[in-house]
Amino acid sequence: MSLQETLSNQVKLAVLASFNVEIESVEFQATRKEFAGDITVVVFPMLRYLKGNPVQIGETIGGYLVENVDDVKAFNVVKGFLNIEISDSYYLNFFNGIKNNDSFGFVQPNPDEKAIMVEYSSPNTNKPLHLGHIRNNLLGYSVSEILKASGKKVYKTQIINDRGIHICKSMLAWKCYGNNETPESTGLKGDKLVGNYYVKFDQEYKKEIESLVASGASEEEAIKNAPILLEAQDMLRKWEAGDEETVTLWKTMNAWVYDGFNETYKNLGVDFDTLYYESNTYLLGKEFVAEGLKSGVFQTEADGSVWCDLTDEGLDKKIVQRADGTAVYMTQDIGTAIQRIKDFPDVGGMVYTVGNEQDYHFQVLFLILKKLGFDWAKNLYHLSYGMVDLPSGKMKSREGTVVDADDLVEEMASTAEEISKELGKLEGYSKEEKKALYKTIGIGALKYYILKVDPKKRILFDPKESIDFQGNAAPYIQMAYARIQSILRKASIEEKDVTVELHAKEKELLKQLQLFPEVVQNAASQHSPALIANYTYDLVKVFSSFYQNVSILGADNEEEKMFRVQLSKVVANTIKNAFSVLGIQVPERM
RNA sequence: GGUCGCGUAGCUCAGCUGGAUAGAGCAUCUGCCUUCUAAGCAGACGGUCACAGGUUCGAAUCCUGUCGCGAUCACCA
Repeated sequence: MSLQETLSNQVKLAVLASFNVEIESVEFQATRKEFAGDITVVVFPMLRYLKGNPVQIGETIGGYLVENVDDVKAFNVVKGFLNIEISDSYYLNFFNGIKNNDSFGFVQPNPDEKAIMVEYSSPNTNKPLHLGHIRNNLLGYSVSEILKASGKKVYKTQIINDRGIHICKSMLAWKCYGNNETPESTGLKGDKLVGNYYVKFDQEYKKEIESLVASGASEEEAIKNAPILLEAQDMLRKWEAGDEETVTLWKTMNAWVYDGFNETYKNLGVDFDTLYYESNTYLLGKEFVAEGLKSGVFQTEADGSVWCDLTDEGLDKKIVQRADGTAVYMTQDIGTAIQRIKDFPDVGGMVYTVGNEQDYHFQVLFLILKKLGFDWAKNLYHLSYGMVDLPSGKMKSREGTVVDADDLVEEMASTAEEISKELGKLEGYSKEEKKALYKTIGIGALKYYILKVDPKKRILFDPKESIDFQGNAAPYIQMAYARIQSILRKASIEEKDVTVELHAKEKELLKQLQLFPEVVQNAASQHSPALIANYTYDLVKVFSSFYQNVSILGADNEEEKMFRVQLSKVVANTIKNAFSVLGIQVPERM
């Protein structure tokens, strides 16, 4: 039984014994640091059940607890707050229980429980990944890892949007202006090469619109009838008809893009267990559209288009299949979801990591899947996150106003290198070791910067203002880890239990450590890496203060020294575990 | 216009399942490297928690309204 449960029961008994009243629950909070005590019982809520002066009630309960609970050492009452002091032995017991547990805070997956599939990234294959994708990737990866750590089995996946008019645009531009360029011939990353032609298409398209308007066409007509656009649309039709030349070009260019993406994913340190391609799944949903028509979930309009009426649920009518019988986005997503459950029957729910601009889409998708009668539909979650905007506004690939993912990762590493060289603490490291370290620090800073913000909030990224390497930032936390490793290299660790009188900073650390398992569970249920990031920062802040104010290796006696070394080791391990679910590495030195 | 989200220190963010005097970092200022790594520590400065009502013993937190910002309301994805 946890301390809080014990206290809760004892407080209830105290109230029963002293006031002859049964209360249902007891409210606790951490004691504010300006008061003596470790945990605080809030007396006010009890006033609903028993009349009296909150201070006197607190005194009575406090007295009872000191009498009846071994770990309660003392108490004081301030207004309606009963502050309880807990004995050192309680904290030492806790510590001895976890100090050899390398996976402290994590829960092993329960084989009887259903797995969760997390979708993230899901890029279009016509342009390179940018900062917006980075947020998506980091969130999706981290939430997957957090869910795993909380005891769930997880499959990571994406849906690759590899077909459609946007793909044809870059294909066409390459065909017309590409001179058979390849990643090999140009030395460009495949996704960059293809992205260039996507931009090229847009430039040519705009030129054509201009000249059409100059020769008297209305702008609306020009936008619709520009020859290059018509040609792209023609290409899409050819692709759908299976035209060999078009399909070959499509395969070639997509393969270039995948090579490029894989390099970026590797750099970001994200991965997937299984992949879905839109080109494979876009026809799938239609089967279920037919089924939904039979069961009355969908209705056909006069022109043959199929709709789902959601007005009873307070939403609009939503199209699920075009008049010409082709699939829309919604059709495809219905099919993909069903396909995934078929492929992985142990999956009982899914998480979709997609920007908040698609809130409505997912609200509708989930509702439709429920109406179609899938019981897993109640376990679908849209991990909706805010956009990453620049001071100039939205990032637009076609207009070149994007922060490229690869460039940013590289810049972060070189910033880390600059700072590191200034500090000059890496004598003895080889070139390769240094390079790896710069990357660990640089990309760590980037990941932390993005993940520490509540997912649903939008991020304004100013390229002129550099990402923090100080304060509430990954390098600060990584440095604490490196410092501890340095101590561990110097000290011999004995695993035996010790009994010491706790220093205030040590007790603070133990209290903070105690919170970790609960933080992991909360982060999982709230799908929020930010909770892990902020917890880790708080832990490190306490550790840094301990480190600077209390000598570890220079402790007064061997027992204390050993305890402090052990404690530091547990802190380091907790940092490592917390950062691992954020996808951030920790360095031995820095 | 309908719907959804956001609004906390100069800036970036915590706190939001109601509880004590609203917390961090950056920036600015003051101390601290002959002691375990100064990407650090100790401290100062900085707030009408957008605004107005309401519920409550108690509201940054819950409810209603107003304002501001953003998203969305396609036979695009």
